[in-house]
Amino acid sequence: MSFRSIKGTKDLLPPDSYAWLHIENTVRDVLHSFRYFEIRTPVFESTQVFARGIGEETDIVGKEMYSFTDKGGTELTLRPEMTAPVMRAFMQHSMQAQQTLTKLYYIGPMFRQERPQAGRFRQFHQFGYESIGLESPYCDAEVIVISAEIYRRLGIPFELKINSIGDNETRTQYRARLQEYLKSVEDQLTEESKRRMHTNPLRVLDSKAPQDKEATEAAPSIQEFLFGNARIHFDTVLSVLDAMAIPYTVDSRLVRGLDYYSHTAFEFVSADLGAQDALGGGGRYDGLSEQLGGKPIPAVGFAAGMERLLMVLEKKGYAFPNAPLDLYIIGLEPESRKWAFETAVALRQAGLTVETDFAERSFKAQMRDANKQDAQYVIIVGEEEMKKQQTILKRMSDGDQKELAFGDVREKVPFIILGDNNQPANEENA
RNA sequence: GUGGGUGUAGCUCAGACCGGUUAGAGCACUGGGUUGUGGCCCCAGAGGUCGCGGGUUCAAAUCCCGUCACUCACCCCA
Repeated sequence: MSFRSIKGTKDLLPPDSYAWLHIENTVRDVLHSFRYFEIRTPVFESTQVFARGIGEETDIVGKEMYSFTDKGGTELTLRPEMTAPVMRAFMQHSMQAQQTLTKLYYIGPMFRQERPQAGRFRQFHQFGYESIGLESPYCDAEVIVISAEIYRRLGIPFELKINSIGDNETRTQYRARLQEYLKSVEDQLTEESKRRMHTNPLRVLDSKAPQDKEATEAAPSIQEFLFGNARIHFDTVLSVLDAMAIPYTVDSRLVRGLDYYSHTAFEFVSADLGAQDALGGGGRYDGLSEQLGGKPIPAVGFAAGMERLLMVLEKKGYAFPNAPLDLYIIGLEPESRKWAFETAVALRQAGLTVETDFAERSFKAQMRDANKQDAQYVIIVGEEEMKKQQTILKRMSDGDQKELAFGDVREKVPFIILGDNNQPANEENA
């Protein structure tokens, strides 16, 4: 085998894809119930959408983007995240003119050129959603409530960390004080943090280097700089979470990596993951539209990693069975196999899930296959049956079988099987 | 970019420290266990360039060097 999938990319194969489908369906169900609608944007954008939207100083833009120049000389980038593209599309299509609040969700692949490790890939998949158009703290709260609901339905335990980085005024004041503090401990900081101290001081707090953690232990908390609207906004969000009985911890060091955040920032983490323990995260990003060259548009959103959810589910040992197999039709010789093929197609049109054998396997092998695939019923057709123009219909759960005329199969079999499915477990009376 | 771990059958792994006749097991796969009835069990079969290249040796899956791949961790994030 000389070709392999590219480093950091992964093939999703059938047993895993059931779980994937389950997650997607759950995500869509919950979001539809909150009246969020799907948006699909191209997987690549002009590099500037990300460079300006996310911020030149971030790791994503600084060193993780899959960028290339196309044959026309245009600088393009495979999307590393979806918030900037969604905002770009929102602005491009003047969606604010159509309604006061626009609620969008997405599911799809993202790309970041990092060294892969557990829970981190170069092509990974996120679902996320954006609530665009209002400053209301209820939007922030709703965004958090939705993720909690999705995790709840999936059976994924989580911890919620939340913080507010306030409005522009908050950050201007806090930034100054923080820089002052950082200067006093500058010689204890890592090189990276010394540099960030000037470009993006808030992110020094986010550093996981023990050196930095120690040095910033006594740093002033942004929570003390939340006044007026910033304070009210955050308190309202928290009060909704309290009312919904969603547990959280306020973490004043949580600032999140991207430049566009303001006010609420939050992160869901899981104890069942490795070093990359973030299930998802989000926040308010009122400033993004302006960074993209438009008018101010308030917005708040969230994104979660599909692979990480899958990892947790795997670790929890949750199995997601394939769609059950209603019927397996066994054909024993050429004429019967042809009948089996045709009948299978007809019964599928009638709503059944049907399997037949193409390998011309022995009767026993086909029975074993039917059993292995967990078929509810088996139809057997051989020379004898062709002669008599009737089949044997066998129920696998108890071995009960009856004969059925060819002419009755298409009408009666769906009725028998689907009737059985609707009242499972307790037979006896049949 | 930096550091650690691992590469033997489709999958999970023994065998390696102490080189030695046809490289093993379980699962999965195929056939069969008296004519056409599944699960459990039993029998048989198929399936391997021991990651790749070089070296040492009478002899290398095993020792040495190189290389590639995968993987985990750091930075950071989903």
